[in-house]
Amino acid sequence: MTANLSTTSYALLGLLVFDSTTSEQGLTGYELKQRADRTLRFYWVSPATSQIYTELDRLNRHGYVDAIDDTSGKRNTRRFRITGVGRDSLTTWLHTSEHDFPILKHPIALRLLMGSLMGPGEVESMLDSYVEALGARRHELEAVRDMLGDDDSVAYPARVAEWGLAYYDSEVEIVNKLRKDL
Amino acid sequence: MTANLSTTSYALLGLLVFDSTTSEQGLTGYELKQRADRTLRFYWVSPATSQIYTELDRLNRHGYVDAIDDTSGKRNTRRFRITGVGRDSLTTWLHTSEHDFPILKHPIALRLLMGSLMGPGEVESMLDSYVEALGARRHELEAVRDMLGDDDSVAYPARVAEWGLAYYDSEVEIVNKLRKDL
DNA sequence: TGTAGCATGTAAGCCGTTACATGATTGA
DNA sequence: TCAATCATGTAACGGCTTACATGCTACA
Repeated sequence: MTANLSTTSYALLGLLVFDSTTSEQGLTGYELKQRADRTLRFYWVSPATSQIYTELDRLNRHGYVDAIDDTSGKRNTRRFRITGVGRDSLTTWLHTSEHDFPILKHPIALRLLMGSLMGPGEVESMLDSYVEALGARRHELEAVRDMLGDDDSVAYPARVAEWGLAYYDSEVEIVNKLRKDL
Repeated sequence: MTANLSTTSYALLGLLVFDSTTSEQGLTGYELKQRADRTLRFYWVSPATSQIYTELDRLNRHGYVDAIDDTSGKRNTRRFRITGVGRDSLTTWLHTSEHDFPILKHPIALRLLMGSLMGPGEVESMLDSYVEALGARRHELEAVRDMLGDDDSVAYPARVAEWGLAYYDSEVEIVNKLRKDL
């Protein structure tokens, strides 16, 4: 009877597990969206805010998270905490679900495929601006990596961030070489 | 009044442009799906067969492709050819649409993020089987690269395939290093 | 006073998938 | 004759986005 949740649901559940190890009160939907923007975005997706609330409600219906009305602050809000059941479900998912191959949606490579329909100058400027965008992304991810620090408790997230950085570096190298080969 | 088509639509239109330079009769939906499996899959997506026909009908409604009933063979089928209007639309799209940053949906990285919920042995075997899957993928893409040959007319597709190969190689390297660091 | 950020949602709709249905041809 | 491949679709539905609505708080 294990519920059939989407990968995105489990990803959010994962963020809530991490929160539960460092804090007591849980996260608001708004805060969860921010965490997703900082981490999930690089390896998965950062769902729209509206989607976050939808998933949170779904997780709540399954008993995977508790929703606690927080009226202590100036503003009323709901805080979400993962439950024991939720943690079990996440662990089960990690153990049993298929390890799908990554999906890459690469508009730049797609356009390059049709490079003969673009001018050579246009192709080059496309690649240049992609390298620039990679630099910006790398910068953002580097900030995330630095924020994590070197504590053992975040060893895995740190390794994943480094993976992302290495990927961006390799991509820059590949594209620069490609530019020369054209 | 430029129609608002999805990137996938334009990607398929791109396949039809390539076909038009090498052949006269056009492609059937079935053949188009095969081409997508061989090329688009690696950098974008290969839409389901049903989706191919849906897109083909849409492109036809816009006048971007001609649908020709082919009763010459043993089997009746419809062949699709890109029109001048379609070619213009594709070129315009290449010139004007936004160069979105690639989207990576990486279940392995996502799981690694929660590595502390898995056993260390399980993490390692996950990474091992990912490296294996990368090898298989690389093999498939290599066949595509080889099939293309070194003709100038396919210089761009060839470069894109090489990009993909370099990416897979880099990914293997990164993961192997990661495994040691754990 | 007004803009930015906090906080939570609903509604509509697109893109794409899986499941299913149909039927013809090729070759073992 | 039976499975595989060719060939074309429809139906249902899931996941996710954009657009929109609401209202409060902090601060310049």
